[in-house]
Amino acid sequence: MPELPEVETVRRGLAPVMEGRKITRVILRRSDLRKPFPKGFQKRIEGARVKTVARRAKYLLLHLDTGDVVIWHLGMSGQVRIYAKGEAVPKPQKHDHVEFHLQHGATIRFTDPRRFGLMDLGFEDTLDQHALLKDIGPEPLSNHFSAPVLQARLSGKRIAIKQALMDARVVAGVGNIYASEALYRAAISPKRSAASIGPKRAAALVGAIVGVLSAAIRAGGSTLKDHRTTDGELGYFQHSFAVYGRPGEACPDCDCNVAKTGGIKNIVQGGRATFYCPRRQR
DNA sequence: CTTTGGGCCTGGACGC
DNA sequence: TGCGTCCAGGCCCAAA
Repeated sequence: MPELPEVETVRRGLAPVMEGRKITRVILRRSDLRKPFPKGFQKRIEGARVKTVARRAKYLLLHLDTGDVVIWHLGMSGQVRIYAKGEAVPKPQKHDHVEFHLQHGATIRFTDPRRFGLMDLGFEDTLDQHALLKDIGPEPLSNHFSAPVLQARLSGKRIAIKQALMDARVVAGVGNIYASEALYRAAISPKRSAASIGPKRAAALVGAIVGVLSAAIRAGGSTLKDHRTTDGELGYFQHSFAVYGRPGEACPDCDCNVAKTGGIKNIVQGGRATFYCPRRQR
């Protein structure tokens, strides 16, 4: 699934169920996802208590009272489902790979058809140095993210701004959908070079990124193929997309003649689809 | 150093 | 109905 709002939606579902509870049992139905589970994975987790469920970029972080941290990525197609105590847990299907059984009876199930997700272990006191996390840029919804910070991270980059926004070293958690949406909100062309973003555009972009991510979180994320909340509910922010997946349509702020202009354009950048309005975005 | 392209997987949509 | 092709929210790594 998953860009930042979808992962945050899952985090918010997991936190009240997992925090303060012991993990009584871990079931792995295969030995790897995108990469193998680390050695001793189950053993290091079982019996530990979850202190907090946090998030960094698109990674969920289960902080355990042993000092270990479960680093959990949902990949492209990962879904998390919570079954409350007493609720029937359906028989495992083909792509149900992991289960966490919790003290007091809840079950957390991870389903990931494409297996681009992963689970790893890190240590709380050196978590920032972990290979998966050490190069990740500022969290967009934290106070470490600002126009000067963004502009500095874009300076000297020869790539297009759209591709720069999807580089986790520039800003954490922005993927293909929200990169297009944020650029639309900021009225910046996705083709513009990253280095040409000055103070004014950087400020607009920061506002746009924060705005679109916050709105998406409030809506429970976006559901294209398979994102669900941990209750199995659909997120509905996809209905608020201005440009993503709407080629040929009029953008929300356009008063132009779509029959003439062709409306929202769909181009490919770095092998990924980009949607934008050439008249509104410069 | 930065940037590009291929690869990892499965499933669904589409054209014939 | 079946088959082939293309595409999909992410990320790593080798190569240029």
